[in-house]
Amino acid sequence: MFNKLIADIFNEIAALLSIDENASQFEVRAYQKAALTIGTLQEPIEDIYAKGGKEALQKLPGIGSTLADRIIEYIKTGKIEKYEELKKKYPIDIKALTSIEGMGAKKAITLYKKLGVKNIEDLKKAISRHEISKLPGFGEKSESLIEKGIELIEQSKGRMLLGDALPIAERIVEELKKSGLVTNAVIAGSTRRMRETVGDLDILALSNRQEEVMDFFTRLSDVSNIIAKGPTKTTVWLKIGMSCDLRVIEPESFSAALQYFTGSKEHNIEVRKIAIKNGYKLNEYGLFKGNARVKVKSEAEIYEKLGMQYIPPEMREDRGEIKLAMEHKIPKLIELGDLKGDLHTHTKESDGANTLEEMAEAAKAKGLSYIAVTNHTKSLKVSNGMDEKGFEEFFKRIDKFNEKEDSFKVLKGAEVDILQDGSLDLSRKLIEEMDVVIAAIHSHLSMDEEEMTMRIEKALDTGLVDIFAHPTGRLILERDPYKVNMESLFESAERNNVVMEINSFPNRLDLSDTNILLASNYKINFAINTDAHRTSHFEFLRYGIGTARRGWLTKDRVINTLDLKRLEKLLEIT
DNA sequence: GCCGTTTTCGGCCCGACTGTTTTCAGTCG
Repeated sequence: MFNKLIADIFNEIAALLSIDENASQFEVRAYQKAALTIGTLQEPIEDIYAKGGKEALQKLPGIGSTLADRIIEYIKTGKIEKYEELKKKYPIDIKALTSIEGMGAKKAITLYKKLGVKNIEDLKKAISRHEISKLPGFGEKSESLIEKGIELIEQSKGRMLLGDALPIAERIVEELKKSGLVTNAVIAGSTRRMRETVGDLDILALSNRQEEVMDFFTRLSDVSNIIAKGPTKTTVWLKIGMSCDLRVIEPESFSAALQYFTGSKEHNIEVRKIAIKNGYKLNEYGLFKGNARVKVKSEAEIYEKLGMQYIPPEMREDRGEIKLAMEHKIPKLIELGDLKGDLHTHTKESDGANTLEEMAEAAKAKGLSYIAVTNHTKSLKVSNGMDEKGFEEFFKRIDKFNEKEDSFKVLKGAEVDILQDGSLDLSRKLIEEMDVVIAAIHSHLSMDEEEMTMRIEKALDTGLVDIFAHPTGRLILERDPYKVNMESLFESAERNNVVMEINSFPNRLDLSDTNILLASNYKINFAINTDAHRTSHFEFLRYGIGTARRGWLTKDRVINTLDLKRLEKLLEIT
């Protein structure tokens, strides 16, 4: 898969071109836009080329004849001549240097020309000799800022899980509201769009006491230091290792600001182009016709004035949602309240932390009317997997539990391990007795694609599987997906009527948003499950819902939006 | 270097903050 490699090279070319006198800023932007396209592609770019040639590449947004040639050059030779030439001209580690907060390509090249700084190590040496502060255009403050920037990079891990970031953003918003200094505070940015990882937090506040709000904000206990502080925008570094922006907004600008700061950047660029086409100007302060502000009470009204339907934040990624909005075909996305049950949970009997009764209580408190308890099977020793006898005894306890319940039911199930050879880790007889059979891969993850695809398909072809859990096995920021041909997987699921799981665990979110979009083209249904191992994990459902919405999913494609009766009919539970 | 319900040429999103400057370039989102 060359996508990330090529995207990185294009970004580096853009950075190097931005300091090159022969290049225009628009050429720079062209490389950046192409890098973004390639970096967020769902399919390996070499496959796109193999299937459709240069023409297929040129169909990608921001990629024309020249850039298509450069991509082909990389696929064929592993090199891009233009990049090699630029590197010769400017032999510096531009990627590392510009990753320092406050350091762009121009500063990096000045440091190279004046001090011979090629990488972060050189930069550290220059700082220790206090050479930077003596350069024209730089000063004492620049030097210490760069030093701080290097420190921040070395201690930060880059992006962070939505499941870690969202609660902190919510806490900051709550504290701002409690301060009495703001009339409203909301989360914007990628956190509002429910992206699976978040690079920084964006918060908007409504207030006419700007200075006081900023003072309050910079003194919050989550804050470690201040990066920039102004009356309308302040940036701080949080103790958890990410930055957080606070913008204080005037009431008449609030809707426009929320739209603007929610992003994505790519979505906004397209929306602003449409505004211009319609004789408007859209920025963070409002929608303008000439110099006159057009009164809008909500984000929805902004989209409406531009001839579009309201676009939910989770869809704002410039993946075709703007066209849909123009045609008024935005689907009614699934919501948290649509879920009636959870079909993937664990108890103490395998590797969960709580009892059957405790899990049921917690699910009820979340407004659910059924759960399936799906403990691990015997081969998964590390998770205390259960054997046939263990399940039989446990199922008797579930029967007893259900006798006492009238408006809630626990379904009998298992998360059956798919063994290395594709066979299932429990007897056929027991599996057939179960209400909900989840199959999953937990071991031998490094098979090649063909082998892994066959292994999974063999399991699905038994006809015994209801749901395929966390279908790619990835752990976000930790482990890549195992290699599997997604198209054949979805075809096999369609053939065998197997439901694809959207696992809501914050470090799984598997299927991902892009895989959901891909899977939606097949006649398959989905289940949004928590994989809860303790009562507090039911909280994770909102991340699964967020991911499903990012995959444009509607309620009718998700089986655990069905009430118990309909679900039992669908899964043929007697 | 890309792109077209104004265009195959001439546009390309736009404003805040900072540091080092005396009016602005660089960086960021």
